[in-house]
Amino acid sequence: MPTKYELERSRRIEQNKALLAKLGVEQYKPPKSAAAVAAANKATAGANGKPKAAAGRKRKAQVKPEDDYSDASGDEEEEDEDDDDDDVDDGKVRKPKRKKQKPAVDVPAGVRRSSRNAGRTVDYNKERRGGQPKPVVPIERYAGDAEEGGRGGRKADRSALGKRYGSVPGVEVGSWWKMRMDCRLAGIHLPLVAGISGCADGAYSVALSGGYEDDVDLGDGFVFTGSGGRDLKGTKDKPKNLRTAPQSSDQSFENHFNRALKKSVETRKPVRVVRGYKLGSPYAPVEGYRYDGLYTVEKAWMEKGMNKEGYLVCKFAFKVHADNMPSAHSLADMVLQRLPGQPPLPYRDRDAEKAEAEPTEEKDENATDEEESANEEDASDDA
DNA sequence: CCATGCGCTGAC
DNA sequence: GTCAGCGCATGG
Repeated sequence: MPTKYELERSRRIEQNKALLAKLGVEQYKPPKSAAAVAAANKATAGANGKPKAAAGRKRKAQVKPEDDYSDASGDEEEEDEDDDDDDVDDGKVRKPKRKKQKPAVDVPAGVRRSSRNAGRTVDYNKERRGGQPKPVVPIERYAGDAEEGGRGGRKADRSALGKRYGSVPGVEVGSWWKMRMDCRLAGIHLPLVAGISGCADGAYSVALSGGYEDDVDLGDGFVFTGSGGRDLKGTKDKPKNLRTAPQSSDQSFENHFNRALKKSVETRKPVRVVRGYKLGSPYAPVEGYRYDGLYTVEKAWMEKGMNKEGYLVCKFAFKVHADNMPSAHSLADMVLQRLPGQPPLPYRDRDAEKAEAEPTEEKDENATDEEESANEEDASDDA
């Protein structure tokens, strides 16, 4: 029998779903299982000759710079940012003016930051089985990793591109990164911990990483909880320095980030959305952080949060942006055309995943060229 | 300067 | 698997 808490949670979820429905957001759910979609993609690849795989780091920018959402607010020019002069020239990006920007690559001696140590080896085959897009941003070592002789692996820093509204030139919807720092360097979502990025004029991006039980994710729209109201300091006698903590007071729109999101409701400017692996939703990536394109913030309000004391939280309803709506295309488009830069929103059918866990045969995905595809390791399965 | 933040890591 | 606690970037 469900506990009282669970009942309340369900009630809120239904409530939020109803709200999203009123905003025109329908649950996005591909009629086929992820495996079927993957298979269809394979077929498509055969038909088209070759799957359009991102060619590693050198791939050309396929997303039109700016104006991807020109209709959004009528005001075309994105002002600020001397824009084009520091245009992304694919491989090389001019150093940001603020040279202090060095990517946090300095790893204290003795501390190794290899994926091996992280205990989370990336299993690309698994990613594909789950219908996940291949990483268009290669997973690289942090410069400073002793084994590679230091700065050899330094990544381009495009974070300067993040303080703008809309898409980031050269970053396709569906791109994903293993860590927040990489997401930052790509210019998609700058904060390394915070879930909201923005300024007084509106929000640039948000990261969905779970953390709020009553958040709802329907794919083409979702309800997002604001930030603040947490006691990050611990107690007096036991001072902490936490990045996250339970709700301990009301949130409010005084909060800088909540305010930014509220402002976005007025401006209608698109907000970049990143889904993290910790998000408990069918649309959450298996691993890392995935850029899911542009959404608009349709509504902002306050309500009691799912915390014992009933502290107020700020809530926001997001709806996928028309120009970037992955599921706006018919399934046929989705699996037969794989529109460049607008892949379908990945959907995890956990039941199918489980069924597929039985390794009947190596479902050799579309053999997308790519260097790291040489991952002969078989799925050791998750934890 | 101070305060904040839906990460990340090594240690169990 | 869980847990504690830190750098860093950002904004005021």
